[in-house]
Amino acid sequence: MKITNFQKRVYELCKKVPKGKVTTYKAISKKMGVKAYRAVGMALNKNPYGILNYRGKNMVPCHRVINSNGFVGQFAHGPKTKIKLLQSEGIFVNKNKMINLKKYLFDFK
DNA sequence: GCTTTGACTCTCG
DNA sequence: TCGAGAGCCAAAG
Repeated sequence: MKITNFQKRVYELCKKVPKGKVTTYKAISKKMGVKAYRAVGMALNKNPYGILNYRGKNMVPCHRVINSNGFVGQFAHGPKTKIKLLQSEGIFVNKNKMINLKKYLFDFK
């Protein structure tokens, strides 16, 4: 599996997000110095460390990346799966697929 | 190599 | 406050 530089950067940033916290596509792209919000999502969609490898050691916690408005957004294995994972880490997701960004957002620094 | 697509975000009415 | 439209950039076709 070939991984582009762009994807690699996205993955590295994702891995910095601690358990119980989330980040946004916006934050990631901003940190990378571009505005390719959508490209970031794409990179994660094709992510080689997908949900099936989540129990593994070196996975990218892609479920911790959500929309900037607090909505959970999409997920390769369906939003349900994403929500489930988030909740399993102690993040409350209401039925509108929204979370408390203020409380859970992890800010890269 | 040009066109389309997408796990998004911003702006405007 | 809310919906529609435009803009963004990398990957895939």
